[in-house]
Amino acid sequence: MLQPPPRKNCLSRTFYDRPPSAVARDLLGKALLHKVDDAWIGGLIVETEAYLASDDPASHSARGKTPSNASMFDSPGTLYVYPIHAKYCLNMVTETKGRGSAVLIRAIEPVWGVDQMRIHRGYNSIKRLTRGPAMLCQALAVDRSHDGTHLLSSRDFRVADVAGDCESEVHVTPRIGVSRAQDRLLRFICAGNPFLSR
DNA sequence: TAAACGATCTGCT
DNA sequence: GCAGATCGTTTAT
Repeated sequence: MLQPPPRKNCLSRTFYDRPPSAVARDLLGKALLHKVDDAWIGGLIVETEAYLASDDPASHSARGKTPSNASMFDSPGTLYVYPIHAKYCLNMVTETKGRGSAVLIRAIEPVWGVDQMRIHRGYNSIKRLTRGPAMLCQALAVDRSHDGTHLLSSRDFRVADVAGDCESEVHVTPRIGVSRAQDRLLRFICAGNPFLSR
Protein backbone atom coordinates (compact mmCIF):
# COMPACT_ATOMS: atom_id res chain seq x y z
CA MET A 1 0.00 0.00 0.00
CA LEU A 2 2.58 2.53 -1.06
CA GLN A 3 0.59 4.55 -3.58
CA PRO A 4 -1.91 6.99 -2.01
CA PRO A 5 -5.50 6.34 -3.15
CA PRO A 6 -6.39 8.22 -6.37
CA ARG A 7 -8.58 11.28 -6.45
CA LYS A 8 -11.51 9.31 -7.86
CA ASN A 9 -11.68 7.35 -4.59
CA CYS A 10 -12.38 10.50 -2.55
CA LEU A 11 -15.58 10.50 -0.50
CA SER A 12 -18.43 12.56 -1.94
CA ARG A 13 -20.64 15.20 -0.38
CA THR A 14 -23.40 12.67 0.22
CA PHE A 15 -21.06 10.74 2.52
CA TYR A 16 -20.68 13.71 4.88
CA ASP A 17 -24.27 14.88 4.53
CA ARG A 18 -25.54 12.36 7.09
CA PRO A 19 -25.83 12.20 10.91
CA PRO A 20 -22.41 12.49 12.60
CA SER A 21 -22.61 9.06 14.24
CA ALA A 22 -23.08 7.39 10.86
CA VAL A 23 -20.22 9.37 9.34
CA ALA A 24 -17.97 8.61 12.31
CA ARG A 25 -18.70 4.91 12.02
CA ASP A 26 -18.08 4.80 8.27
CA LEU A 27 -14.87 6.87 8.37
CA LEU A 28 -13.10 3.97 10.10
CA GLY A 29 -10.67 2.37 7.65
CA LYS A 30 -10.72 5.33 5.26
CA ALA A 31 -7.50 7.06 4.21
CA LEU A 32 -6.75 10.58 5.47
CA LEU A 33 -4.02 12.40 3.55
CA HIS A 34 -2.44 15.86 3.55
CA LYS A 35 -0.15 17.10 0.78
CA VAL A 36 2.94 18.74 2.28
CA ASP A 37 5.95 19.85 0.25
CA ASP A 38 4.53 18.03 -2.78
CA ALA A 39 4.26 14.72 -0.93
CA TRP A 40 1.19 12.95 0.44
CA ILE A 41 1.40 12.03 4.11
CA GLY A 42 -1.25 10.32 6.23
CA GLY A 43 -2.78 6.99 7.13
CA LEU A 44 -5.91 5.00 7.89
CA ILE A 45 -8.54 6.34 10.30
CA VAL A 46 -8.90 3.97 13.28
CA GLU A 47 -10.67 6.11 15.92
CA THR A 48 -13.39 8.78 15.66
CA GLU A 49 -15.93 10.58 17.83
CA ALA A 50 -19.29 12.14 16.89
CA TYR A 51 -20.40 15.55 18.22
CA LEU A 52 -24.07 16.25 17.66
CA ALA A 53 -25.88 19.37 16.46
CA SER A 54 -28.37 19.45 19.32
CA ASP A 55 -28.91 17.96 22.76
CA ASP A 56 -25.18 17.33 23.16
CA PRO A 57 -23.59 19.51 25.91
CA ALA A 58 -20.12 18.17 25.07
CA SER A 59 -20.26 19.63 21.55
CA HIS A 60 -18.66 22.99 20.76
CA SER A 61 -21.84 23.91 18.91
CA ALA A 62 -23.99 23.47 22.04
CA ARG A 63 -23.83 27.15 22.98
CA GLY A 64 -24.35 28.48 19.49
CA LYS A 65 -22.18 29.88 16.73
CA THR A 66 -19.17 32.03 17.69
CA PRO A 67 -16.27 33.41 15.60
CA SER A 68 -14.11 30.55 16.76
CA ASN A 69 -16.43 27.62 16.00
CA ALA A 70 -17.99 29.13 12.86
CA SER A 71 -16.66 26.51 10.45
CA MET A 72 -18.51 23.82 12.40
CA PHE A 73 -21.66 25.40 10.98
CA ASP A 74 -20.38 25.37 7.41
CA SER A 75 -21.30 22.81 4.74
CA PRO A 76 -20.70 19.05 5.17
CA GLY A 77 -17.13 18.07 4.29
CA THR A 78 -15.62 21.26 5.77
CA LEU A 79 -12.62 20.96 8.09
CA TYR A 80 -13.09 22.34 11.61
CA VAL A 81 -9.68 22.75 13.27
CA TYR A 82 -9.84 24.15 16.79
CA PRO A 83 -7.21 24.94 19.42
CA ILE A 84 -7.14 23.28 22.83
CA HIS A 85 -4.44 23.09 25.48
CA ALA A 86 -2.05 24.89 23.18
CA LYS A 87 -2.57 22.23 20.50
CA TYR A 88 -4.98 21.47 17.62
CA CYS A 89 -7.66 18.92 16.84
CA LEU A 90 -9.14 18.01 13.44
CA ASN A 91 -12.86 17.58 12.75
CA MET A 92 -15.00 17.03 9.65
CA VAL A 93 -18.36 18.80 9.46
CA THR A 94 -21.42 16.60 8.88
CA GLU A 95 -25.10 17.02 8.01
CA THR A 96 -26.78 19.96 6.35
CA LYS A 97 -25.01 23.32 6.42
CA GLY A 98 -25.76 25.35 9.54
CA ARG A 99 -26.61 22.50 11.91
CA GLY A 100 -23.29 22.38 13.80
CA SER A 101 -22.38 18.69 13.96
CA ALA A 102 -18.97 17.15 13.29
CA VAL A 103 -16.72 14.13 13.64
CA LEU A 104 -13.44 14.36 15.56
CA ILE A 105 -10.59 12.29 14.12
CA ARG A 106 -8.79 10.91 17.18
CA ALA A 107 -6.25 8.52 15.72
CA ILE A 108 -4.88 7.15 12.44
CA GLU A 109 -2.60 4.28 11.56
CA PRO A 110 0.49 5.81 9.88
CA VAL A 111 0.91 4.57 6.29
CA TRP A 112 2.12 7.26 3.89
CA GLY A 113 5.05 9.63 4.53
CA VAL A 114 5.98 8.05 7.86
CA ASP A 115 9.45 9.62 7.80
CA GLN A 116 7.94 13.06 7.22
CA MET A 117 5.53 12.54 10.11
CA ARG A 118 8.37 11.55 12.43
CA ILE A 119 10.15 14.79 11.57
CA HIS A 120 7.00 16.82 12.33
CA ARG A 121 6.66 14.99 15.63
CA GLY A 122 10.32 15.39 16.58
CA TYR A 123 11.48 11.84 15.79
CA ASN A 124 9.15 10.21 18.28
CA SER A 125 8.57 6.48 18.28
CA ILE A 126 6.09 5.15 15.75
CA LYS A 127 3.71 4.30 18.58
CA ARG A 128 3.41 7.93 19.63
CA LEU A 129 3.17 9.33 16.12
CA THR A 130 -0.59 9.70 15.60
CA ARG A 131 -2.07 8.25 18.79
CA GLY A 132 -4.41 11.10 19.71
CA PRO A 133 -6.14 14.06 18.06
CA ALA A 134 -3.38 16.60 18.70
CA MET A 135 -0.55 14.21 17.85
CA LEU A 136 -2.26 13.42 14.57
CA CYS A 137 -2.51 17.09 13.65
CA GLN A 138 1.14 17.69 14.39
CA ALA A 139 2.18 14.63 12.36
CA LEU A 140 0.09 15.77 9.38
CA ALA A 141 1.16 19.43 9.76
CA VAL A 142 -2.43 20.56 10.28
CA ASP A 143 -3.05 23.80 12.19
CA ARG A 144 -5.61 26.58 12.53
CA SER A 145 -4.80 27.92 9.07
CA HIS A 146 -6.61 24.86 7.69
CA ASP A 147 -9.80 25.64 9.61
CA GLY A 148 -12.66 26.08 7.14
CA THR A 149 -10.99 24.18 4.30
CA HIS A 150 -13.48 22.29 2.14
CA LEU A 151 -12.41 18.67 1.71
CA LEU A 152 -14.40 18.26 -1.48
CA SER A 153 -12.64 21.05 -3.36
CA SER A 154 -9.22 21.19 -1.69
CA ARG A 155 -6.27 19.86 -3.69
CA ASP A 156 -4.17 19.44 -0.52
CA PHE A 157 -6.47 17.13 1.45
CA ARG A 158 -7.81 13.72 0.51
CA VAL A 159 -10.20 11.43 2.40
CA ALA A 160 -10.70 8.31 0.33
CA ASP A 161 -11.75 4.69 0.12
CA VAL A 162 -8.98 2.12 0.12
CA ALA A 163 -9.06 -1.56 -0.71
CA GLY A 164 -9.92 -3.63 2.34
CA ASP A 165 -11.48 -0.85 4.40
CA CYS A 166 -11.71 -1.53 8.15
CA GLU A 167 -10.48 -5.09 8.52
CA SER A 168 -11.15 -5.37 12.23
CA GLU A 169 -14.36 -5.27 14.22
CA VAL A 170 -15.91 -1.89 15.09
CA HIS A 171 -16.53 -1.16 18.77
CA VAL A 172 -18.51 1.72 20.30
CA THR A 173 -17.54 3.40 23.61
CA PRO A 174 -18.09 6.67 25.54
CA ARG A 175 -16.09 9.67 24.33
CA ILE A 176 -12.67 10.45 25.78
CA GLY A 177 -11.80 13.53 27.81
CA VAL A 178 -15.25 15.13 27.89
CA SER A 179 -16.73 16.30 31.19
CA ARG A 180 -20.33 16.29 30.01
CA ALA A 181 -22.59 13.66 28.43
CA GLN A 182 -20.21 10.90 29.46
CA ASP A 183 -22.91 8.29 29.07
CA ARG A 184 -23.22 8.79 25.32
CA LEU A 185 -21.75 6.00 23.16
CA LEU A 186 -20.34 8.16 20.38
CA ARG A 187 -16.73 6.97 20.07
CA PHE A 188 -15.99 4.48 17.27
CA ILE A 189 -12.82 2.38 17.12
CA CYS A 190 -11.25 -0.40 15.07
CA ALA A 191 -11.04 -2.91 17.91
CA GLY A 192 -7.55 -4.03 18.84
CA ASN A 193 -5.72 -1.59 16.58
CA PRO A 194 -2.34 -0.70 18.17
CA PHE A 195 -2.68 3.00 17.25
CA LEU A 196 -5.79 3.76 19.32
CA SER A 197 -5.46 6.62 21.81
CA ARG A 198 -6.34 4.21 24.65
C1' DT B 1 -8.89 43.16 31.69
C1' DA B 2 -8.88 39.28 34.73
C1' DA B 3 -9.74 34.60 35.56
C1' DA B 4 -11.05 30.00 34.55
C1' DC B 5 -11.45 26.22 31.61
C1' DG B 6 -10.68 22.57 28.39
C1' DA B 7 -12.82 17.09 22.68
C1' DT B 8 -4.52 17.15 25.46
C1' DC B 9 0.41 15.69 25.64
C1' DT B 10 4.91 14.92 27.55
C1' DG B 11 8.32 13.58 30.73
C1' DC B 12 9.39 11.37 34.56
C1' DT B 13 8.51 7.53 38.11
C1' DG C 1 0.38 5.77 35.73
C1' DC C 2 0.40 10.66 37.10
C1' DA C 3 1.41 15.65 37.71
C1' DG C 4 2.46 19.69 35.35
C1' DA C 5 2.75 22.65 31.20
C1' DT C 6 0.37 25.20 27.92
C1' DC C 7 -2.54 29.17 25.51
C1' DG C 8 -6.75 30.57 22.89
C1' DT C 9 -11.56 31.27 23.94
C1' DT C 10 -15.20 32.25 26.92
C1' DT C 11 -17.22 34.19 30.92
C1' DA C 12 -17.08 37.05 34.85
C1' DT C 13 -15.81 41.45 37.22
